[in-house]
Amino acid sequence: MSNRLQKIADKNIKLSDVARLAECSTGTASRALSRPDMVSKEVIKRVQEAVEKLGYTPNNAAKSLRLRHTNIIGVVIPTIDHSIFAQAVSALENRLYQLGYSLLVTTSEFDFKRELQKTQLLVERGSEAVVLVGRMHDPKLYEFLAARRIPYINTYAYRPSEGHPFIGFDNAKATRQITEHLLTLGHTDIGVISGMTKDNDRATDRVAGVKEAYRARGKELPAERITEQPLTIDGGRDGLRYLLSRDKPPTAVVCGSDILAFGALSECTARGLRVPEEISIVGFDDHEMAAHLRLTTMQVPAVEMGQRAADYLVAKLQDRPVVDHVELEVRLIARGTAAPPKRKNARAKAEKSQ
Amino acid sequence: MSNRLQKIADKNIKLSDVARLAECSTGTASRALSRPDMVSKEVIKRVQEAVEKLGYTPNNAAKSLRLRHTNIIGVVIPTIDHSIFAQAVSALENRLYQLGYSLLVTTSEFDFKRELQKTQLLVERGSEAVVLVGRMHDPKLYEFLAARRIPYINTYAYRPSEGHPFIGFDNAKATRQITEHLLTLGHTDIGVISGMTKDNDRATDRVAGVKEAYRARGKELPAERITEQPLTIDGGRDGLRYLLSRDKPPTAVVCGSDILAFGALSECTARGLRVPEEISIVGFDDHEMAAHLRLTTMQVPAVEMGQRAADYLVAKLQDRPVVDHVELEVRLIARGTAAPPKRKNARAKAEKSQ
DNA sequence: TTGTAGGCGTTATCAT
DNA sequence: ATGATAACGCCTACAA
Repeated sequence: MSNRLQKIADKNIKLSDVARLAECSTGTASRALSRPDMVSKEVIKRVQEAVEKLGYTPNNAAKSLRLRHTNIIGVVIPTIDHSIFAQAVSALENRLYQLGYSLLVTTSEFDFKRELQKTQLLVERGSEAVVLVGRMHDPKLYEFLAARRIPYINTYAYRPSEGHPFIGFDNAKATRQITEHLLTLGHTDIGVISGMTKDNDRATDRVAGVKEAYRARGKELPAERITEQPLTIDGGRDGLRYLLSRDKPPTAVVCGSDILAFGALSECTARGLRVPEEISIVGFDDHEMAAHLRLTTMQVPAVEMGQRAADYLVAKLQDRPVVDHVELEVRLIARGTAAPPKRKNARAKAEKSQ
Repeated sequence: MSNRLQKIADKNIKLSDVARLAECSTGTASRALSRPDMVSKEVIKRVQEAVEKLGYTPNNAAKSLRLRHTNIIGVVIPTIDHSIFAQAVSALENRLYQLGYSLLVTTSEFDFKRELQKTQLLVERGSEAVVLVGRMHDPKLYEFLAARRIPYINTYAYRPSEGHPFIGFDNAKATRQITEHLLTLGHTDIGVISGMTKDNDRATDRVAGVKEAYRARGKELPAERITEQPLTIDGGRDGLRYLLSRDKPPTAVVCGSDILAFGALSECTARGLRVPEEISIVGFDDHEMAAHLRLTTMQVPAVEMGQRAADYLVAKLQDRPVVDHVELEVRLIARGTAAPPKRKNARAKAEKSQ
């Protein structure tokens, strides 16, 4: 490497360095890279060689400033830990990459205030558009995005009447469907292990769905048949313990997520309660493990949501027409953990192990 | 809102707009926001009000261009789908947020070429530093980072002799330890269900660790006792099926990840093979489910790795002193799926179900 | 086809 | 304490 080259290489290489080495103007070097059709083959070659030699990487800040866009999109999820979010984010990132965008990821920890802050930060850091989870957010969040005309999309929920763009599914409808499945099997005493509903419309809606199914049959779901737990296996276990400790333990349990259902299943095993003979358990998500534990559950279209969210926002950024309300299908996957009730056994066992 | 205000608000608000409304110069407005100590209380107040009124968000591209840093750090992981990576990324993001940085996330799909491309893209999009998974990468990747003096850190591996910065653990040492545990229990015929080793040094090293443990006892692990499978539950099932179909089926199986172990366990259940009485199964990761399936496994310090990676890179970016080689502890968590062998039964069953 | 020059929005330097 | 001004690196009219 020549001395002169060395000297250049020691600093941060910019386009003018490339141009100097390629013996052309900066403007030409720029065109050689972004619009080769406007430049002679010879010069293009020289520029490419110079880029190679110097290890030039364009300065995105300068480019963004000039072009007024960053090719960055942000996503705010409650937590990355849940495999269901991870799947969606993964699909989102993959599609964005294909479309020429990069993904800034941040978490809200199921906290509206934090979600607002993190979204603002994402925008400050260059996000041109944002993917949100759920339908409820701090009103200031919507204001913030509207004031800056920043495209956004709500996922994991579907409530077009609220006037926001949605790509997702109706959580209440989904649990209503799964509850109806249990009611049809003959269950009358159903319990609910929900995730914490604070700042979490998905959890809230899922509980509401169970209540709706009850009401549709002219009944009411007793409040003491609902328990809120952290979204962990232990949360599921604790939830089931709680439900079984009530006066009238349920013969079937709707869980707000598969993780909770795994915990509930685990507690059944520990107690020697046979599933589904003595108690039915259903989940939500269709987690990878669900199939192997024969868990009856709702399949959530995580991958499709991620992909479509990417498509939507990029189309929006490019002023292409867009469908603001996309309801995706959730599917009840009936496996082996839900069956008609055998009340007596279930209750007897529950009382015994009390 | 006044007409004039409206007019300003219709465009993208910049600092000069704020300054105009606050009746001061752009420079003063800038200082009012970033170094309030240099500005009079009055002006600060006027500027803050103007910011509020106009909904001003700083243009990060301009700021980055001027300040020559972006406050963005990138991470390239093989896939987000694995909960173990998700945990680390989560911890990484949280710590980076505390330190004032945002996180660009991308995936390599266990492919060196793609890892190189994605890393380059991350840098183009403004990453000042990058977190990598594993110790082996395309040589060009190291060249690329070195040429631009971009700080990076290898995680999920530890091999200081290779001259790169590491925050992680020695995968070979870890499986060597877990294999010794099995050997000490009395097993002599051990099988391995590994993840695909192509472009994956963690998987490669984990297999190597089992071999080392064998050699330390003057034995050799037969090649046909090793099977590579995709990192899924089905991969684990297939792996176990394969191992049990060999001439001399193993009495214990080392799995390259908990997911594979779950699959192996599932296959045992399906065959009526009792664990650990008839066959021992051990995993790697300490996945949330592992405790509930009583899986003996290696605990990986995912959260600590994520946090320390953040600390390391930020310190490096700020020219603070830094420790380049941090070996984190992995811990053997002995639960219920590993016990002394009862050869005859295991082999008989295996042959029968053939 | 190529070169020149202005400006994207911000901050830091240098005056005042 | 404040204002004017230059510069960060790039792209794109405009001119040649």
